[in-house]
Parts: sequence; structure tokens; C-alpha cells
Amino acid sequence: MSKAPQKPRGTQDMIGEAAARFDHVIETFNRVRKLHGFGRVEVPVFEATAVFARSLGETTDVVSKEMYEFTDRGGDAMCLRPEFTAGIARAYIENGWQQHAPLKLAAWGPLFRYERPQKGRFRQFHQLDAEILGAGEPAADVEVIALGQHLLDELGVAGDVVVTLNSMGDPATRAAWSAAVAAHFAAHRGDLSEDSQRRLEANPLRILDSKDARDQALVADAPQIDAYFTAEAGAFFESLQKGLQASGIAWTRNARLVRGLDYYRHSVFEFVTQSLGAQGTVLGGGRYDGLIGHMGGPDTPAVGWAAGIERLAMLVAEPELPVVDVAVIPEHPSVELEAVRLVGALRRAGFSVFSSFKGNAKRRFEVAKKVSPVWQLSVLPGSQGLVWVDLKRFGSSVEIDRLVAERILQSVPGFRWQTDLDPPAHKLRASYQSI
RNA sequence: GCGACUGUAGCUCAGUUGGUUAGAGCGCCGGUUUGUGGUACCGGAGGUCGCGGGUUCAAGCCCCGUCAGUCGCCCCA
Repeated sequence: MSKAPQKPRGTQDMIGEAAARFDHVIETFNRVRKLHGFGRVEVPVFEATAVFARSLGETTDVVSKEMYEFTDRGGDAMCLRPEFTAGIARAYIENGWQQHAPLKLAAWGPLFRYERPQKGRFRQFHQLDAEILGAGEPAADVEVIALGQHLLDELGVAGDVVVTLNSMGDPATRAAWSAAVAAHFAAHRGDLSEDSQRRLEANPLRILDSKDARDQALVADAPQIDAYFTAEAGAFFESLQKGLQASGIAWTRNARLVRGLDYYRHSVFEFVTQSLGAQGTVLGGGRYDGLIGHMGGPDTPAVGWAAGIERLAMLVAEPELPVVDVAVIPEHPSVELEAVRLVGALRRAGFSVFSSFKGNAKRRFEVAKKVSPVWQLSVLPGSQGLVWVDLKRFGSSVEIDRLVAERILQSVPGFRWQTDLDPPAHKLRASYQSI
């Protein structure tokens, strides 16, 4: 037992319902993002460490203590991606994708962060990602948020989720506001929690969403960003709100919503649920106009979000079991190969077919029972090379719709059926010549 | 990185104040039965009680360490 290999901490193995939930989230995302015109983008799972270190900010927790870093065999510093945006930005610059701007892109896949695992938080986790690169208009923010809202609607979880919105303004706004917030908290340094005293040095804005009771009073009368908006920043936020209203998206202003990563400007938003405990943010993002320029590319406005697949998968209703149309059961060893032939033909005709590999008819029936097939096709040997089949409702003797049953058999290519003219009500009996 | 709780068959769990060969249900395998099949019954396999150390005549139960999970902090999707 102790010698058997164990999965790395914070990773998951999934089959059955868990995997089906995961799958459902991704399938829904792919369907919805196509409706919104977001094309697929593929970027590597690992990158040069500098891609993330420079874009996220050296001091952020993600970079300073959560990245899976390694030196490859060529001696280069690499890391597993802790997020999507920086890699997509790198690809945008490297491949000259500005020629396609504005570019609407979607991605999903695994990300890696060395964190303490808990509910909804893993070391290998998975996100959906949507970005619009090369569009500085608030209408782009509206589109990206609308995609998120539509996704949650389609997943049937929107009722659990609140859209919270804030603006961090343009660089001038953010700098002035951030300085005022820092000064405010610095003046009451002694009353802050230990965590927040540390934040005061690293990232003062983060104190605004502290959960510590000691910080709450000070947070309540911290300076609000609205007073620091430049004319442009104020107009941008105004216009964003109007756009959201026109899209029919309900949101709540959270003036204390900030982002940990350095590159955010203007819009920040989070889709939050109460049903997942401490890891309640299900989707989060914002505008990051400064990033691509900062990474050495052309100045390029951009906006996007990422959503946690595991977290969404926990919220969605139990997915329905896949429908199995037919279970094919050979009633005798001599017709096993005929059953194989029928299984293949039925599948090519578009039916979902259950087949088993061994056992007598009773045993195979028992095994098939687990997937609740709609129909049962029993295969029996007849005389003179004839093969008989009985098509009936699985495990039941209810009367069948003979026309439907005949249509099933007729749609299977490569067989010429002879149906019994005087059949019992609960099954269709037919035969064909084996070749 | 910090704190709390948990860890017994494939799964969900029970195991009395430490005391003889560690149990149940489900699942699995085999068989019997039933109105040609979602029934009932019988039997079987499967556990070095997460791992390592300690206390004790005796440890699944107590202590220490370690690994993993859960919840919160932190961080974030």
C-alpha cells in the first residue's frame, strides 16, 4: 500500500460523474464562446519563467511562491503556467497577431500553482479563459462580461452567482487612489491586522478586501476611487455600466473589489457564489491595457477573464447519464461474431450501442443493465445460416411501436431484413442471411 | 506558509473505559430460485486498521513524527 504510487498533492483523478461534470462545463463553454465569436487559442503549458515573472509582477504571491519552476535540460529557466493571460500576450507579440486585432480568443486547460489544497483549490486546476486583444473600448468589456453571464446562464448556475463590478481607473487614477489608500492605512498602521500590515508594504489596495474584523472599520472609511477618477476613467466606467445595462446584465458595485495581479486597468469584475465556501469566486477578470506594452510588444488594450472549471463543475446540477440506445446481446456463442457485426453497423448508423465482451446471455444482460439502454437487441442462431434478432424495450415486455422498431433496423446499412409478419406485441422479430 | 479536524475492505461506514481469530451495507466473483431476464436466497474472495516510531503484558483505540484529505486564514478562478 505504502509502496504504491500516489498522485501528487492537490491533483485529481476523475471518472464517472465527476468527469461528466467537468466535461459538461467545457462543452457548454465551447458552444457559448462560438456563439459570441471567440476563436480557440492554444498556448504552451510551460513557458520561460520570465513570461510570468515580468507580467504578473515579481512581488505577487503567484510569482514569488506559487510557481512550479524548473530548469530544463538545456539550462533554461522554465515554469508551468500559473495562468493564461501572460502566455496569450506573449503569443500575441511573438506572432504579430496585432494584424488580426481586435482578436477574440478563448482557451481552456490546466494551470499550476503550488498552493495549500482545499475545496475548489488545487495545484493542478483548470480554467476557461476569454480575452479580447486590441480593443480599448468599453464595449469590449461589455462583450467579455456578457460571454461570462451567458455561460453561467447556460450552465444553469446564474441564480447562485452575483456579478460584482468595480473600476481601478487609468494609471493616473490608480496611482492617486492607491497612494491615498496607502496613506489612510499607514496612518492607522497599529490598528491593522498582521496580514494587512504586511499588505501595506506589498499591495495596499489588497487591504480593502481583507476579511479580518480588525480591518473592517478602517476599510469602511478608506478613500473611494470615485473621487480620484480622471475625466477619461470616469467616462469609461460610465460607459461600461450603460453597456451592461443594455445587455441586460445585472451587477452590483463593489467599490472594494481589486485584483492581485499588477496589470489591471479600468474594469475589474468577479462572479461570486456563496455556495462554495471560501473559494467563492467562480469567474474573474478585467482590463489589462498595460500588459502587452509592458512585455515589450506594441501598446495594446485588452480585456478578459478566467473561470475555474472545478468550481463551476461543483455548482452545476448532476449531469444526466448518457443515453444508450441499444444493448446488443448474443444469446448463443455461435452468434458472437454476428453480434460484433451488428454493433459496428448500428454505431455507424448513429446509434449509441452497448456491447460486452464475455459471458452468457444472462450475464451480458446484467452488465448492460447498468447503462440503462432503451432497446435490447438479442441475437439468435437460426437454421441454414439465418440469424434472428429480437428487438424489444430493454428488460421489459411492454408493447413496442413496431414502426419505430422497424425504422431502427432499416437504418442499419449492409443488412437485408426479413421481419416476422405475425409478431408478438412486445418485440420485433427479424432475420437476415449471415455472410 | 499558519490553525483546526479527519484517515478501518473497491465504496460508505460501525468498532464500547486499550484485552482473545477486525464487522455491516453496497459492489465484485460463484451458485440456487423466479413468470426469458431490473426478483429472492446461499456461498466466496477481499483489510499488515494511511505510513513510521514510541508507551504497555496487550494498541484500530494513547503519545510523537510523517503523508494525504477536509474546513478556515492567506492567495486566487
